[in-house]
Parts: sequence; structure tokens; C-alpha cells
Amino acid sequence: MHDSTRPSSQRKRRDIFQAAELVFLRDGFVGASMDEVAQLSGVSKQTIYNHFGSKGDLFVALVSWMTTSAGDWVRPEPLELPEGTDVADYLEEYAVRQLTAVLDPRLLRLRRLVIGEVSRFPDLARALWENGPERAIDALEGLFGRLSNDGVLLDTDPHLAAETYNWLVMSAPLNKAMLMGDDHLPDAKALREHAREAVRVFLAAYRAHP
Amino acid sequence: MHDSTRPSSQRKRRDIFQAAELVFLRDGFVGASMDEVAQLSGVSKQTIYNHFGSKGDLFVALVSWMTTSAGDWVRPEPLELPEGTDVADYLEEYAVRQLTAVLDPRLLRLRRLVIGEVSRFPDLARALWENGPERAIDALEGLFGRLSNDGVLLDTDPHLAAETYNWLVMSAPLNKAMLMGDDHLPDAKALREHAREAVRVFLAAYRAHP
DNA sequence: ACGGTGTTGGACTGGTGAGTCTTGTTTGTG
DNA sequence: CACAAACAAGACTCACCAGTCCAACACCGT
Repeated sequence: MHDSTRPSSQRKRRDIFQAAELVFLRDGFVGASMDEVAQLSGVSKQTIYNHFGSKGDLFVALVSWMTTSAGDWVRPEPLELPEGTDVADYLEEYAVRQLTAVLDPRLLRLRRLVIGEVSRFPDLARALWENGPERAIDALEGLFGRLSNDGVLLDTDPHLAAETYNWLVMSAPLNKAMLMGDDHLPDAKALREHAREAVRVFLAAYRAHP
Repeated sequence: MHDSTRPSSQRKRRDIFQAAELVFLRDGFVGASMDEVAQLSGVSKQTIYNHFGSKGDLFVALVSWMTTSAGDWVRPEPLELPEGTDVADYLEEYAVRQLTAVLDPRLLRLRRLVIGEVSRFPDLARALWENGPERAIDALEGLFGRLSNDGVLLDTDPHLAAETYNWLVMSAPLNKAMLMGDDHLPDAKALREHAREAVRVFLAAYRAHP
């Protein structure tokens, strides 16, 4: 609702986001209290309503801010297999990076929150889908298409292959984390082993037979 | 809080559950109103508080009721490959059954709700995990162990194989449904094709080479 | 230094919701 | 039939919350 470029305004805006993140992630959308956000951010309630028009608007802005600002967790640059690199090694490395990024507790809580609010904020959930899984799958699809042309992978639908690989890597830890909380996350070794097995299964089904 | 075996009480208990299901699944735990549950169930508020001590207790009872009463969606009997049946056909059939069961909108909404309330009700989420994915994986593990002994599958960790197969089948549609709402569910044909591809990938990686 | 914009703190409104209480009525059982 | 437990209906308490209003104050560019 406001567009002040004053430095103090920008600072306050960021403080509001930080407090809102804490409160919304802890109490959910309905359970969160704007008074607490105000108090925790050291900002008056009126100021919040000047920056964001309503509780719902603040929530939407917060989720967008969290997904884009921490948007490094999905590689924007297209995936490319460096010359002379083993496919298995490359895919395994990609899997480990992606897993450690997505299994960040902050992102897990955000994901739970957005999933719980699907019926109230369907657009947010859709945005999270498109910036998360869909973007990752699209990036993989590009890579797999090229690998098919090079005769490394079978000549099948690259999108289907990308989907399969993405979920082979992500689904078991992610779905478990969704329900089991942040206290049962796999450690680095378990993650590595999971990634290796995912790559093994994927290549068994999609590698071209020479 | 009460243990009346009177038939009218049982009836009212069921009515309360039905109304609570509607309200909680629609508005979430915090957003749900006990007054509305009372009015919708045609039962006085006091009666609700006689049966269940508090809003939280009603919520816990409701989720338990929904997971167990509709617990047919996971086969209680251990999985068994009938004599002379093709493994691929059997696994594909199992996948389609499991998918149609889990992709029921009612269960999807319940899952979203429980995921959104992980921090408030961690026990519920854990119970949903154990009665859902974990039980399905355990059942598959038994089957795969036997198939390994019979030389049909590779002699690898049957639990790992079960986990892989379970998520190969479930993850793509389930995770998409979690975020994209109940309006983008795959139809029967898409489900069948997805199941077939999951089986193909799984057997490519786990079938014993003769 | 000045003036406008942003900010503050707190009071205030209107509404809602969980849980309790009361009184009178229903319902199943001995 | 009689009795006790369960129920209905609604008023009631207490607390909380989204959003607004207002008068005094702080900040910043000109």
C-alpha cells in the first residue's frame, strides 16, 4: 500500500518480515496475531497496515519474500554436464545439493504452512509448486533431453525422466520430514547414500544400453 | 470424558464427527468454530464437551477416527504374489489401487490439515505417518523379501526396495496434489500410465538378472 | 530550518470464539 | 413407573484479535 524508498522504511519492512516469519511459521495464518508481529518487530501496528494492507496481504508478501529471497535453493542456471564427467557422479552431486537445500528446517516449515493453507491461499501453494518442484523438474528435463541426444540416456520422454528422477531423490526424505517434524532429518551420510541409490535406480531404468 | 453406551449417544458421537470433519477440514484447527460444529451436528455444545473434553481433544479424536475408520485404504493383509502371476502386472495393480485410495480428496484434505498442524499436534502427524506410508512400506518389504528369496528380485535390502517402490508410485501425484489442490488430480488413464512407468523403473533396478 | 511524510503508542470498535452454567426436557434402564 | 444420566437451548464470562482513529513525535530531502 506504500512505496516509500526511505531507508528507515526499508529497514522496518525487513523487520516486519522477520517478525512475521517467526509468528506465522509458529502459529499458522489464523493463529498468528498482528499485535505480536508488531511488538516483535519493534514497529507500530499502524505502520504494518501502512506497508501491507491486511493480515492476508502481509502473509502473501511474506511467503513470496521467503520463496524468492531464499530462492538460491533452486539453481537458476540450466544444468549442464561438464565434459568428461561421469553422469552418475554428476547426478549424485546434484541430488545431494538439492536435498540439503530443500531439507532446510525453515523451508520445511514454510512448506507445511503453505500446504495447510491450500484452501485459503491456493495461489500461494501454486507459486510454491512452480518455483519448487516444477522448476527443478524443468531444469532436469533440459539436461536429460541433451543427454538423450548424446546417447547417454534412453530416447524416452525427458520430462517423464526428469519427474521420475526428481522424486526418486526428493520424495522419501521430504515426505517423511513433512509429517515427522524437523527432528528426524537424515544426516549427511544417510543423505549421500540415499542420493547414490536414487541415481542407481534411475540409471538402471534410463541409461542407454550400448 | 464420557463412556455412555446408549445408542443415542453413539449416534450423536457419530454426528459430531461428521460435522467436525466438515468444519475442521474446511477451516483448519484454529479457524474451526465449536459453535458451528454443534449447530451442524444438531447437537448442543454441552454434549460435545461431555463427549470430548476440549476442542483439541475433539480434533485428535476426529483425526484418529478418520484414519482408522477409513483405514481400508491400506491393505491390512500381507501382500502375496499369487502363483503364476506376472510380477509386473501384480505390482501395477497394487499401485493403481493404492493411488486411487490415497488420492481421495477427503484423505488429501486430512493430510494437508495434519501437515499444517505438525507443530501443534506432532503425535497426530506421527500417527498418520505410521498408519500411512510406513505401513504400506512394511507390507511391501515383506513381499519383496519373499520375492528376493524366490530369485525374482535382486538380493538387496528389501526395506530399501520397498521404500523406493512406494515413493516411485506415490510421490509425484501425491506431492502435486498437496500443493495444487483437489482439482488437478490425474484421471484413471493417467494413473494407469504412471503406475506402469513406476513398475518399469522399479523392475529395471531390482529385478534379478537370470 | 522547514514542511511533509512516515511513525508511534495507545485507545477504541466490533466481532468472534472457547468453555461454563442453568433450567428444563428427553431417554434408556431396573 | 421411576430414577438417573444424558441432552437441549441459550445466556453468559472472559479473552483475544483485526482493523481504525488520533494526537504527538521523528525523520529526511529541499
